[in-house]
Amino acid sequence: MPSANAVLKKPIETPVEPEKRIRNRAATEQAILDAAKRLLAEEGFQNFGINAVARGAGCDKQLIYRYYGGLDGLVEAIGTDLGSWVKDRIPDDTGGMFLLTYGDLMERLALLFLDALRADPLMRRIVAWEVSENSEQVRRLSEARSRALGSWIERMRGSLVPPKGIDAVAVNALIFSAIQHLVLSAAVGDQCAGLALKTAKDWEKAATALRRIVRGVYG
Amino acid sequence: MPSANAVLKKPIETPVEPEKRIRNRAATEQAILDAAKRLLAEEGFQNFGINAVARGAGCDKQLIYRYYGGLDGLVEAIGTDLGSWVKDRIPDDTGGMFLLTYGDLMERLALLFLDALRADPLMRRIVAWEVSENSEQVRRLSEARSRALGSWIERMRGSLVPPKGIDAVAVNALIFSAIQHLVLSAAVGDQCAGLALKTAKDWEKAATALRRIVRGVYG
DNA sequence: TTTGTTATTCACCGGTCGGTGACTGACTGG
DNA sequence: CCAGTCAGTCACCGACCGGTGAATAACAAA
Repeated sequence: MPSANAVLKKPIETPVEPEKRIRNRAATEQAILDAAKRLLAEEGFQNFGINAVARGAGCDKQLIYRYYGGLDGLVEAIGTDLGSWVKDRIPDDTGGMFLLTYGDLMERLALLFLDALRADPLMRRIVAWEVSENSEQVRRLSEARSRALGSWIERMRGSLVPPKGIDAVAVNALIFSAIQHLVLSAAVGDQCAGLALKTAKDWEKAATALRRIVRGVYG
Repeated sequence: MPSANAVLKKPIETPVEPEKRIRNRAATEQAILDAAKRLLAEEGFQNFGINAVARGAGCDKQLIYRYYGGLDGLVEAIGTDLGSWVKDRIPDDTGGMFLLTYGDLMERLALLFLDALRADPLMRRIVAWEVSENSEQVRRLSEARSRALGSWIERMRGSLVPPKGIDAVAVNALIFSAIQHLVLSAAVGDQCAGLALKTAKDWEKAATALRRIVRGVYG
């Protein structure tokens, strides 16, 4: 029976607006962009393609070619949107604290980043995509993300400087790597390297460990 | 022109043995397994499928169904093989050092793991796969990997115990997460969060930062 | 109304996918 | 010599993919 073929990933593919689609280019463009982001966030990049996006947006795929020049252009548009991610999701101020030392700063940045990534499925998918493929598409996205993140850190950093004798770039790369992989791992399987990551209590443990690591390096 | 369709990922798909395939089940099974691992390591899980493996093994896909019960069974076989990964790739002894403290141990483990992962493309792909999908296939693989890794750590640990008051499970999860994401990131784009990871010198920096982090927590 | 513009849809193409059933051809035991 | 077993091949199926060219439907200006 060839029906076994169909694992049939058919959650019925609800279009965003099943009602009448009236002639409105701007709205359609937005619907496409939204559908793309939604699909990417919910399904991941595995089944991300022209057909899927068109289906999700409830319009013909031809419009994606016309309005965005294909999937690449669409991804680029997502990347552009992404520029506003940081300022939407992560607070810009110090939360009323006084960040006196570089260690204070990094602790706060790390915890903010952890929470922000936990709360944003799209961002997680993009991070996962980044370490899984090397296409032009994902490279663009990756760049946009890293730029946004970098500028956020720069803004928060103010005039604080890392302690002498510490390669802050390398250390911070490791710290942010840790956060990203931890969150990705948790999003897929509710655990990471034997550490359960389900309940709020679990996450508190992770946050404590993260603090400890940051403080261990920066004091 | 529909030829634009074909981005034509055609490195000519060299079969392992282009010469005569003589009747030899064991050899064919091995060829399939090897092709699968090779494909996974070199191409990633994106284009990993029955057809690709059969092509790579130079045999008909029907044999994969016959011998392994389909892709799932094949992946499971890879997972079984994986059990021997650790003892093949990572030394079991202390390298002549005396590991006096838990910090000594973790520093050595971290650096060993970093190098091992850097040297093993298949393992990297699997790690990337783990954080990108949640299918049954990858779950099996993930389990096999984590079990192998856990037992290795247990074996190396000996009688050393982490310092009191430190949640070693959480801290170690973060440390290993950091390593994994760093290596994955480097494998894709030769850098991670602004840290270049190309030359041996770059990696030495990363290793130093890693040491610093471990020592910062465990002393 | 007519004419043109623009948004949107439709039909179709070549390919690849996972999967299946029937086939070929070599070796083996009786 | 023949029947059975078993490795391996082949042709085909339906589904979906990315992509394109032409048709259609709604609107605006004349």
